[in-house]
Amino acid sequence: MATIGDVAREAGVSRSTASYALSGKRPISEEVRRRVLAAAEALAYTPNAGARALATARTEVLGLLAQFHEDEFAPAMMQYILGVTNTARDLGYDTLLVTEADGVRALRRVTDSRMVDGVVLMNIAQEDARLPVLRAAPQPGALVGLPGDCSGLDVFDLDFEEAGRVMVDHLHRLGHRELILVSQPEHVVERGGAYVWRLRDAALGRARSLGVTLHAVYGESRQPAVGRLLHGLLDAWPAATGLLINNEAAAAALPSVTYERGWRVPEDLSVIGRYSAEFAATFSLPYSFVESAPDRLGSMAVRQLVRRVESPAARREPYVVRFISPELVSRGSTAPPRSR
Amino acid sequence: MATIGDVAREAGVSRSTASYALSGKRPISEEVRRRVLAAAEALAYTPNAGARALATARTEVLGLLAQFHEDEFAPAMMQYILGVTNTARDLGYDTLLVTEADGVRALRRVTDSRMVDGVVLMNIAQEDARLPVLRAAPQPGALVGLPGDCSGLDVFDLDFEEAGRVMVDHLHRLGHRELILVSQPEHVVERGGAYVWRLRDAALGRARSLGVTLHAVYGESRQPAVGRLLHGLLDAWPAATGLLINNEAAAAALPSVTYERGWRVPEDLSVIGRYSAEFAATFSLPYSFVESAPDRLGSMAVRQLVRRVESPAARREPYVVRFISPELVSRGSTAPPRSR
DNA sequence: CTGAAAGCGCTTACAG
DNA sequence: CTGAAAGCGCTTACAG
Repeated sequence: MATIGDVAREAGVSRSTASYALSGKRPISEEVRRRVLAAAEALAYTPNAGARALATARTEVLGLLAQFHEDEFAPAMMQYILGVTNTARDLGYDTLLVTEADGVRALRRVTDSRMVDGVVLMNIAQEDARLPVLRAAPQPGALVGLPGDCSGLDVFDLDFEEAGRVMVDHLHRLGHRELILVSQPEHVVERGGAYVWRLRDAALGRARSLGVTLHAVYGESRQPAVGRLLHGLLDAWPAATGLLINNEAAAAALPSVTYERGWRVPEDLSVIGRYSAEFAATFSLPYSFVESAPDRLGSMAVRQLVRRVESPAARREPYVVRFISPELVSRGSTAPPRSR
Repeated sequence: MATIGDVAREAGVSRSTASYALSGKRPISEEVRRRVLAAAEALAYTPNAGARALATARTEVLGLLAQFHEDEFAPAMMQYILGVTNTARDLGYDTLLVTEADGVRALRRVTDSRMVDGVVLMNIAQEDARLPVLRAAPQPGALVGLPGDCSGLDVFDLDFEEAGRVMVDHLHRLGHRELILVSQPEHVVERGGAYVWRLRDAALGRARSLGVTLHAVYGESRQPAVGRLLHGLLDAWPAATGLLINNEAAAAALPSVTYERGWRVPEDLSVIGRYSAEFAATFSLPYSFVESAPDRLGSMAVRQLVRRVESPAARREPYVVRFISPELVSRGSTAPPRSR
């Protein structure tokens, strides 16, 4: 491959002039610039990324650390990843996708070796062992998901607490007085997925203050267990008229369940989910839902990260914790309750 | 961060000795090696990836080019990606995930700049504009998916033709004489997804030679269109007793459809799908299926790629086109036909 | 067994 | 406006 030296020779200038002509970082005579560009074009010159990284201390690569747990519902993940990779590319960055089980080791590796200019962490746990490593790293970091301690990092997440309240409020306003909330499986909470209880506790609190009975249970992440669970819940609380679902697998399973029971939505049961529009479309979920906006969250995290990477001033700004407000997208799956 | 110079000074040796002690590429006295390792440990030394890449012409990063088309069923994609990233890591490589819409540009960028030591291409089209670029690149490449022209590249794919025959054979043996095959949407074929007609044509050929009537149709990739389509097909050919599905979205939609019709599988309809076990588990699909083994394909592609990257001898070996034999995983969704 | 030096391919102060 | 030179942090022949 051609080097900057080849381009310089071809254009009859020095390597520094060739470099400046290409970068535009200092004034170059029109004639010389033309010759350099022509030479670069002719030789199909592309700078060597390693050499440039060494000289500039910038790789133009962002790290994306995602964990895939055996027992998790994977389809929802892809949207977050695409939000990150696409936005990164728009801003001129490539993305190193790291799916290693040992997140601490992985993070140390990519930051210590200076492979990346910044890091986005996904699947944030309440006590996330990667966070101290990220805080100590020379590169800035952004989180998609809310940990217990946000200090020293930019954090982006859906406002799950508000989401819980919005769901309860909406059904309360329609006249419902007994609801069921199906959350993610308990092991997600044990692993530190705080968003589960953030929504749950907020929903419970709001229900209590409104005088609504809310049965909050943990779900399953896989079929057919989650289908059986839903049947069991609807059997157990026959007076419940509304179902809130903070669990993708449960949402995907619900259509069969209501069908099997011969129930119609919303006539026999009002339903509100929490997932992305993309997910809803893929599975054709006919429920009103709180948009979880995975692509937007990934995109926001990258934008802030790149700001800090590129501007020393931005680097020194206070860290932010930004919540996306839950948007309730109506699909007509809620109505006033009917006594059964 | 500490450099090799810091380590050398701390250990009281030259930089070259420090480097050799760390790499083990030449004999080092026990005493010196100990001092160097201790110094590296004390300073938390990690080599700078850019500097190493510049010196060795190796980045220890693989490129993974994947395309996400608006109208595609995304959930199946994640498994291929994980097959690649996990195997790459096992072999000591990180993965640059490139999802850019302009695959040609993206490929040129990562290869010309020497960001990667090799490239895995996914979503291969019959006439794939990226292939000439990849063949001309200095790095080796591997494909997951079969293009029209395999020259100069290692290719890995499911044997879709054999899959088509296996499906037809199986139901023929059980006594079925009229079948429906639902493929991916037509636009997937138009975009160059040869696997669609590879399975289809092979199934049609086998059916013809067995005297089986096979209605082969293109499907939809989204709900609810795909559900409506399935109903339409079952209405149109009431004498068909078996359904073959080469379309993830259709497979995911089928349970509701049979339920809505009050049909039982396999009593009223025999079904065979083509997807991954992971996909089957996520959606709890109760059908026998031909395993598409995305993680295995991704893994095979990476292994071959890394062989070529690491060994000049392997680099010169003839290129391979490797097909995974379709494995029919029984889930009890087929039985002799019953006249309806 | 160890060290001094060259070189990988860039960028960017320093001079003019 | 342009060039010669230093330097980024490694690895690896070349000498001894």
